[in-house]
Amino acid sequence: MVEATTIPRKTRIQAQNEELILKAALEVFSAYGFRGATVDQIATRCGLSKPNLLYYFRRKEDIYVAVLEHTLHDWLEPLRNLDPGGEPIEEITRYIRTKIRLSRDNPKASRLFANEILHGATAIGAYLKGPLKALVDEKAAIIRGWTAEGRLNALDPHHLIFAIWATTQHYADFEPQVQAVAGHAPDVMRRAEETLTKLFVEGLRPR
Amino acid sequence: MVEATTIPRKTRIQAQNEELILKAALEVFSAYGFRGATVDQIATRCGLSKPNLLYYFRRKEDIYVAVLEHTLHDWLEPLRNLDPGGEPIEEITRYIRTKIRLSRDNPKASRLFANEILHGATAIGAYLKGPLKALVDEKAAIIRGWTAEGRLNALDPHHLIFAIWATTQHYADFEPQVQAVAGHAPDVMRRAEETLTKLFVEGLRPR
DNA sequence: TCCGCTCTTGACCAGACGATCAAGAATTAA
DNA sequence: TTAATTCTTGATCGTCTGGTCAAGAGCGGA
Repeated sequence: MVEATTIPRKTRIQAQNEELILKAALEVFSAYGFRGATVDQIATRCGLSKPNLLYYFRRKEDIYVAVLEHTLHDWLEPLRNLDPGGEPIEEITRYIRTKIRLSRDNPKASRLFANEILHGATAIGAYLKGPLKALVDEKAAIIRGWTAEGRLNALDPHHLIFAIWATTQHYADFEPQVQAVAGHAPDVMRRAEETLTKLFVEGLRPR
Repeated sequence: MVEATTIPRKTRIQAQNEELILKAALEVFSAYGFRGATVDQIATRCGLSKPNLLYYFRRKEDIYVAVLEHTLHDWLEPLRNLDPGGEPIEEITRYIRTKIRLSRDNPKASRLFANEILHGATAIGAYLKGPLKALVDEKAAIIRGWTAEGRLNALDPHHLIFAIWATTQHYADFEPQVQAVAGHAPDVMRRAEETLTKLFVEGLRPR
């Protein structure tokens, strides 16, 4: 008789601690980068001992990859929601607004990715070339269609998407610089949203 | 008679080695970040022994600060050149073109700064709040003036500058992502320049 | 209650890394 | 040539850090 392969059913404690770890890991990795973060820091932050943490994730890199994967999906949700059936300017405006609010509300995730890509994207390179490229190509085709219908000013859709990513995530990734130059007035993010939507709307509206 | 304070006159060897070190340090720090880089790596890359390198810069942090300061000035040159007497759209177009070419030709400097700011800008925080803020405020005032004269669409000048920084440096800082999504076709940077200038020109042209 | 499994931890290890030092080699100025 | 100064390096130190291990504590099902 053949042994049934053991199903790795998750304990309550297991699920709970893994969640704690991923949360702490996001904080630490986003602040110090992969190399700059230490396992001890993460363990301390979630109230576990270092060996205990390494009981759940065997290697530091495993934690890193897990937290990356854990946040990647959410991060692309707004782009996924770009609706081919919607009004072009309105769709893109909504995308920009959603992205900049995501940057404001979850800057740590933004910084985690920024750091990962800045240092070569070794851990998520395959994801970028696979699912991400597929998604972007799909949405770029939609934008290209809108342009062909004369509903948008003709801009290369890939570079348009890059521009939206760059401008919105800038406020999370370069926060110290933004703050140093613009002050930490409470309306900085409101002004940013306003300026960016205006820039892109005017830049995209067909003449 | 009063001793003349010893003037730290620089030897030929000294100047030569310091240049070697700064060049190697830019490579290594931009690729791995401050924490990720090792003194040994830098020493090896410029053909010096580790103790010899530490003869010129006592601490790792001294090298880091030196290479940051060494490149900071050049990096802001394009903004400094924004001419209040010029034609607004033309001036800003030229600024964008210069910046994107700088990103293309010196991506390592871009990544060095990105990494520094991403991790809190502890080494150049004072510079950001001082000279950088002063320069940006000065140029923002110029742009505001152009807007008041009706020569530009009304956009918050600080956020406009942020948008230009973000979009242009994106191509250096997020190169692996750009390459994964857009391919490494030789015309990527040409298309980027074209798309960005068009976006900003249309976004800024008064209606 | 008992037993097997999961969970937790103090102690420890090996390697990496920043930094020091003493001593010798090279260079420079006279 | 000589002497002072600058430059170079092998050896070494102390610390930090990722990861291991063995042993014990806690938990849940029968």
